[in-house]
Amino acid sequence: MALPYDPQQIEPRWQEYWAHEGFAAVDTAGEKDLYMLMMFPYPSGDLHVGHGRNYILGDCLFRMFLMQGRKVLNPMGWDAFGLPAENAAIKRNIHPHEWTVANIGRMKDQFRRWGILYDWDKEIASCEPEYYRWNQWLFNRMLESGLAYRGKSPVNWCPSCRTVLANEQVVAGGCERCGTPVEQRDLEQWFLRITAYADRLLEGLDRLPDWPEKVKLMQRNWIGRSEGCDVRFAVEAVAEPLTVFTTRVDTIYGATFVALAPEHPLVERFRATAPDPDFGEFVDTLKNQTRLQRESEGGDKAGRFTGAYAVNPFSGERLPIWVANFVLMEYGTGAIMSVPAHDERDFAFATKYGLPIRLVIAGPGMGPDTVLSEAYSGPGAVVNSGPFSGLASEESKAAMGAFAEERGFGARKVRYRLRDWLISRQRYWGTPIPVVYCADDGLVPVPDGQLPVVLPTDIEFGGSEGNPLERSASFTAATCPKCGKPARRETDTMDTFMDSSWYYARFVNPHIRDAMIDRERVARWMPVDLYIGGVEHAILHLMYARFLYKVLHDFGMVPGDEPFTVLFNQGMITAKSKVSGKLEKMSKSKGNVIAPDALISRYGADTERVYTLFMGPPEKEVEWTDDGVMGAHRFLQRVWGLQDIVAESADRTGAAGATEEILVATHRAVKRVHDDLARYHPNTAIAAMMELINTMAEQQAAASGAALRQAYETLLRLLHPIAPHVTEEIWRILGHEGSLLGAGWPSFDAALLAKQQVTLAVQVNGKLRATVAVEPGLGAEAAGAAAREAVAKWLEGKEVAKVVHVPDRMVSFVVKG
RNA sequence: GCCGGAGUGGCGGAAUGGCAGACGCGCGGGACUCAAAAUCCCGUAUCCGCAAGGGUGUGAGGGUUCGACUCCCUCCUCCGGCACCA
Repeated sequence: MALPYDPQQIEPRWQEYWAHEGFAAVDTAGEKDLYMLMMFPYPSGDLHVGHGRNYILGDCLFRMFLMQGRKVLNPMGWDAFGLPAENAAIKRNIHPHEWTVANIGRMKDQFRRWGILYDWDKEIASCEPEYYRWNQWLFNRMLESGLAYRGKSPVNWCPSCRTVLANEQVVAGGCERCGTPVEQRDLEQWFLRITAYADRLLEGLDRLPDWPEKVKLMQRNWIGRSEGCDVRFAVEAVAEPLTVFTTRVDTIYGATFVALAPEHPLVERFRATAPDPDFGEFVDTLKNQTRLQRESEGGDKAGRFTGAYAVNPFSGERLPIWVANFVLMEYGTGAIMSVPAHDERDFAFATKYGLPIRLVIAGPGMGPDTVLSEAYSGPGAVVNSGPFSGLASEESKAAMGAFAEERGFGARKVRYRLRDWLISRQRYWGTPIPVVYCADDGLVPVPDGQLPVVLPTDIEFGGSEGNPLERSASFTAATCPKCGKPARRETDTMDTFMDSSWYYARFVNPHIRDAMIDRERVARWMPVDLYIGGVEHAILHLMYARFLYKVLHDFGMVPGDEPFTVLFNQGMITAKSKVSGKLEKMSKSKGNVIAPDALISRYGADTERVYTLFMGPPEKEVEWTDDGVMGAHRFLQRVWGLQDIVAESADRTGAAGATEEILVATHRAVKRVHDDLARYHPNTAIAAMMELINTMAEQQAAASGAALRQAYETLLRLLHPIAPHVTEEIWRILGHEGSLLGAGWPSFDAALLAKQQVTLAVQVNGKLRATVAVEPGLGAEAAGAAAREAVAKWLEGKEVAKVVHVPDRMVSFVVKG
């Protein structure tokens, strides 16, 4: 009898062995084979079973690749800058660096206990100067090429995190991190010109067939390209014209007013002359609203007449100019032409304020005089539009655009929803922006030779408001690199998404000191072949990374211009929230965190791995249940127990039928596990292995010892990527030397599987009436005959009109009468 | 509101247009045991039937097809994204 299955005793030993033998180490000086990567985590400290899903899936695939003899780069590092460290510093008076390093230690230990292998020689942490100096170096290059700039504009300010945020980091009007409603502030800040890459970011998506459609769609929507036309309207009594952006020039004869965003510069001209006494107050109220407040008004339209008129350049018509709450300064020109008949918002506004509604596009069943009860925004025939009447709306768009260009009062124009990436942060724990301000020379970049600009350590956290860097005399006091006089150092740090936008290229040769990346090696090892991470990064991280990779490409530093060939998004693991009672993502505040420690000490890491991979397809969201863990553990117990069966049967010749059945079941399992893992479905791969052990259990008394042993050893190899510790242990007990990682990946005999008997389904008029077991590869006639016999009673006295035969699958009779 | 994705036993989930419910959990019954746990065996969509067998069944309704969980149309529900983007 084998000893009882005792994961506590087995697992630490193998973890030590793998680390010692260096299975994950790969020399990138050699040729590339495969580069796989998990999104590097923020070192928050404790990992729960939900985090485990990502890493366990990655490790499963990694081990399979290793067994297949592939040379795989599979590194791990830390997205180590960010607010939690700084908040911990404020709260508990620990330096962020110390806090971060301690957390990294805990997380590495957790990875080890999960049995997860990485090439730790390539570990990087973005908070170390050796790493972030290259953020600064890249920033200098972008500054030189005009891709980084300092600009003043209304920006999102989170009063709780006390910093500005990029657009991508504002979710439903609140801060992505803490949910606090963001305020708009006019500040001078650092931006990266991602909008210059908008079209290339869109076009690149078409070359990523192995990314989830969902992610590509989200990015397309975020970039929000729209083709339209800028049209200039003359304004009565004002010298300069007013430019509006529209995607529907074809409706311009239907414009009955013009609307301005409250922030539009022209609005101030009319403050004194507008007819409504509360005009100024109205404008000020709108300007002071947070984005959230404006959105919370739920689409209610409000506006005021400015008292001024604009002239429609097409018709010469005078149109009243209004200020309206639904016009956004951030998009287009901050001014629109309003066509109530063909735009829902304009219709609502016109109805509320009694402005005219004029039909200019006649949709199906409409004529020039149709009275609308709601806006019609579809295509149709152009009517009431002077010389353009009679055209189709699409033709008219082109014709009117060309006309405006000829006459010089308009131009066709492409606009984007995407804004430039605001990278300034008024926080300590990030990469210092390498710039100084000199009284004589103004803004001066810190020369490459003086990098890195290192974060000071003489910092007092907590207490007073604002960025602690501003209070560090040693940091702010700088020397102007141009004139040598005293200067003030920039205290803003970079958005941490900067760090994660290029780390994958650094991993190829992470410790070089004289360059950001090793161009020669990166040319061979990039792009990442398989990138695994959560869908929450669909826009933020993945769009910034694509952007910076294109920039690196333009600088001649990397080979292609897309960094990740295959993207795999794993779903969340949820559990019942103690607060809401609903299924939610695990988090401390919801009291639904399952820590792996107790689980591992009770059942072992292999059990957690099996359960995590068995719960469902990894891209789907799944609920964690304790009963399911038991099932996984029972499976491993059964695998362990098969040792006895194999030992007892060692010398038995066995019955031919049972032996054949074991053999076929083994090959079938190999094929299924192989196919299922290749499509990232370990759940069905595990099911296939369960079927194999069920067959082994059924045939254990009758099959030959050799076949049982062969089946068992094959199973161990198939199972190793999923449950590495227990399989290594049994492999040794069976008398093998070394590791399963070097034991090869099993192959299957396709010919053997192909010659097995098949079961034909036999249908009569589409209903299943019988099944027949036949030899594979049977022709239509022979299969038809066998099937006819099986369903004779259903065919009796009827005329067979048609027979459909799908080889090795089914025969279908269509009968009459 | 717009754009995606998903609805299959008591539960998690399987099924290149070809035997719906693999595999697991749970449950019921049995074996072992003084007993329990563990383990093992049998059963488990639903309705009629002692059974053999048959009817029904993949959110609802229609359609294409010899044949639909799978493809098309309409609708419902849930989840996710965007949300006055002109």
